[in-house]
Amino acid sequence: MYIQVLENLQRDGKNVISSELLARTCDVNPSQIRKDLAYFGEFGVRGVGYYVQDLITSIKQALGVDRVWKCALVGVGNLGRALLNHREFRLRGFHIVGAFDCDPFKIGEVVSGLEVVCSRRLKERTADLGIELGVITTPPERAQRACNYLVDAGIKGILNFAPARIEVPEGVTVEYVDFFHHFYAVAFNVTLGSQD
Amino acid sequence: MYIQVLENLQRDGKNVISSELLARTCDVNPSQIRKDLAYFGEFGVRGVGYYVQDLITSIKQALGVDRVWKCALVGVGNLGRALLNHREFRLRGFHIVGAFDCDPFKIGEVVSGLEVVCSRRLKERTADLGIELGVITTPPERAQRACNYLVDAGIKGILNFAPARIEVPEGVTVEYVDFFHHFYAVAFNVTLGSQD
DNA sequence: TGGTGTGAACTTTTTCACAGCG
DNA sequence: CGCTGTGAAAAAGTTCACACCA
Repeated sequence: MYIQVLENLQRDGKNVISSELLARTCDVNPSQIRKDLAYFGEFGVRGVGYYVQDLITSIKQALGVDRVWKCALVGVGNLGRALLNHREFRLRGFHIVGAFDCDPFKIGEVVSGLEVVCSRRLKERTADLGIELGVITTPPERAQRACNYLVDAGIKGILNFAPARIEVPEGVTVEYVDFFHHFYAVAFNVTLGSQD
Repeated sequence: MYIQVLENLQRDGKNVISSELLARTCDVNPSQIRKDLAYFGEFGVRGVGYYVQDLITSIKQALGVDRVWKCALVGVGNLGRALLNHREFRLRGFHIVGAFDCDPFKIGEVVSGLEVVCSRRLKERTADLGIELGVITTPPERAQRACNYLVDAGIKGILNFAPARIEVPEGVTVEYVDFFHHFYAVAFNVTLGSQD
């Protein structure tokens, strides 16, 4: 969230920002911001605030997103295609360098400049392509299998867009992405709000 | 998350589930599950567990997602089009019934069976279409304007896919959707993991 | 002077442990 | 008997208040 807000501030020509102002736009308490940022280092200047450009750099460095991460996408369905065509990925440093699917009708097809390869061949292609992260966009019932291919290939970070939980060995991190959670949350809040 | 897991259990033919087992798949503590569910009512049966179908129904009712929610989408760019074509929305009870944009070249175009209408006309179309939720898919610099149109139309729930914070009056809820947050999180965890 | 960094106080969330009930 | 629902205890997260420093 901070990266997002700071990049927008930068676009607006702001060079310095205080925790007070940052707090206002992020809708949190100023102390929260100071604690969060101080966790990774002393990024601010007393009596002045935070230099926007420096802070962006510092946060990205702290998170490890100050470089390119190469990703493999497994599951070339509707969602998979949408992600493959989403140019924002490159901008944010996440390069999708391989597309995999187990459907023989899709293998060989070229999507967004990438040839779809059989999922079983993920392991042999991982080192070549320099893949570090996996993106699962299969239907829910095939998510675990996709996950297994990724784990087997030695990949340590997985983004699961499939609406199913997956099991991974220790040392592998999974992030679940499902924007319907947000739809449920809004629906719930609106329902609550209209009651009183 | 519970709805997601329970629907998958149902597909697999499971009729009853204990907090213990549910906890295992959700990767949380069993007490957590019991507390969460008990918050909305007594859904379980002592000595037995939770009936899967009943629990799905109960949770959906508690969240207010046991009905159709009609949505307006503002910003027919790449992401907007992808969402308009995403059939999963109907399945989950979120019907996009109006598409709006301020670009004169897009107005009148038909996307996924919906005619793109000028954003300024949002208010006059809201009642007709029965719109209750707004989905913002504009570029970040136009998110606030889109938001203002929605608020002005009396909409109380907004999903903001634009990478920018927006201001709303009290009584209006906003959920921010940005899956790059998840990419950052995975990158961070993988970076951490490779250090020790 | 003004805004950060931070220990201490406070609040919220999570887990434990077991009573209660089908 | 077995698993839920729930107070009490423990842990985690947030806010306050002010020392400290450009």
